[in-house]
Amino acid sequence: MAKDLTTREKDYAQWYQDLVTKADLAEHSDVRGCMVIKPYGYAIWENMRDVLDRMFKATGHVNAYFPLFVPKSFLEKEEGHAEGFAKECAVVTHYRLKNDPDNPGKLMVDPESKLEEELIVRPTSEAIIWNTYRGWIQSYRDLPLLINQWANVVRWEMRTRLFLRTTEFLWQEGHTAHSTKAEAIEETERMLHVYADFVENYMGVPVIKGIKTASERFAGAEETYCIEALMQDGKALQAGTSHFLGQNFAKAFDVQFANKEGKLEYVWATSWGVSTRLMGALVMSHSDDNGLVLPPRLAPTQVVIVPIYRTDEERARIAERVAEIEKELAMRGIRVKFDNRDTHRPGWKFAEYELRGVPLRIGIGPKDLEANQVELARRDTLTKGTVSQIGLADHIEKLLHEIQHNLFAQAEARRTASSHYVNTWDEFNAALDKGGFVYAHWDGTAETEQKIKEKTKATIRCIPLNNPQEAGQCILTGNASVQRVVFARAY
RNA sequence: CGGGAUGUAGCGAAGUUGGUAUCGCACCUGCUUUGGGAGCAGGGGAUCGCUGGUUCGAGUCCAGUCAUCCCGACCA
Repeated sequence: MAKDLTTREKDYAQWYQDLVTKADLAEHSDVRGCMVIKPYGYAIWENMRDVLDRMFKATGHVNAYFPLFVPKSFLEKEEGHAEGFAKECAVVTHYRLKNDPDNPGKLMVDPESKLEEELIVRPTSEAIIWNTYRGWIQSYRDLPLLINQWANVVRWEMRTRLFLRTTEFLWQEGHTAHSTKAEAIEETERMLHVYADFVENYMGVPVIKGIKTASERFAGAEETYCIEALMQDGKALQAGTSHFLGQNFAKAFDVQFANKEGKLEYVWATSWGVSTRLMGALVMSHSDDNGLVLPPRLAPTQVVIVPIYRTDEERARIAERVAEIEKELAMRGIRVKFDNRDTHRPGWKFAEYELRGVPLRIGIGPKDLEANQVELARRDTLTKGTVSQIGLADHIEKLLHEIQHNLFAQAEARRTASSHYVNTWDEFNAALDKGGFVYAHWDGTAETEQKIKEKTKATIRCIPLNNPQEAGQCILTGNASVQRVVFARAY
């Protein structure tokens, strides 16, 4: 076990906190509920962002940037939207400070600088964007409008946790406008599949694709699609959402277009987003009591090379050989780092890179130079052995693929083992206590959903897409049901 | 916002009936080390969250205040 790292078994929440800070991903700032994302954590986020950005562009989207501030009157235009976010908004009321005459050296808000209309720090950007779109859309020829924004948003949450829920967080939000309902729904679903593709194939985290129940829906949406992942402690995490907004925002902001017949119609909308919360999902899906375990496709460093030497002469000889290995790996696009620092000993470096989740580690010393071999250690399985320097780059390339697949396979196996199909209330409670996804019948009413939540703290994570239809009885009321839905306790 | 707890060096902690602050990690210097978080020796670093009060004297007692964490309700 890594030094000073709480084990998962002892205290999963503490393990997560320890890991995020000790692996140097992020730390609490001195600002309430806000974190500092440190360079190593930010490097992982940058990799995520870059991959997603390519995927968005490959599906026809372009990036733009909208204001941080939303005038209050914009936010209140879409009623459901306003209600949903009103309780967690940071509000700017003044624009100036001045020296406090009663407290030398202190500043105070200048009461004369009160804003005529308050500005809301965006909790999400539908309002400001749809207000802008009114000026951009006149004709069916202006559609579809496929725009994404990388931004920070603020939601004044009561309680925060690094990456999973912070007052300010980074995300992307796509906001698209379409001429037909069918096309907007198609877009909503397309982006859900993009998210699922990313989370499964890059992060190595299996997800359930589904739709939210009415009570879990995004404020202002007609339908919310989501991907749901399962963490190692058996709790679910919503990893991304894609919303079909209908004509709600077009009507609220009066965005109409002339169709081919010259008649005015309201525009159809979607919005979709993933956030730095994905960092939390990444950590909680694969990591162990020795530290972080990163999937090769997102790891800032995929292979680290640690030299082992006694003399300067040995160190120089190793560096010479390592330069060749580095070159061969770099030619294959593998992100490699040679840690030739003389300020830390090899054992220290081994532990450090393990904690940081670097997928592969090469150890190379005098006896390896002699035998034309290296020591190769895998982070995911914690196994190591000696391999020949001949064909090393090929071997490593294959291993990185294997590790990527292995992480997904392990996560999927865990999820399968933690997926329970139950038919009675007792079975339902027993399954929830074991943790995981619980597939159970529900009578389809919000009242029942609410009662189950109050009794068990479990929520309906989603109704899976292409959900098998099957007659059954609601676990709480016994009323007729046509399908199972996915329950879980969630983050 | 309700319930509970905690603020002492960069981090984690100790500090007795009130007497001017201690330990571990980290940091700096030197030597020996280097194939799983090195050893020894020496060294630097704290107006004890903040404000006020009691006292000859406050980390310690009292009052106020701010902040953070945990458990709830809310949530990407």
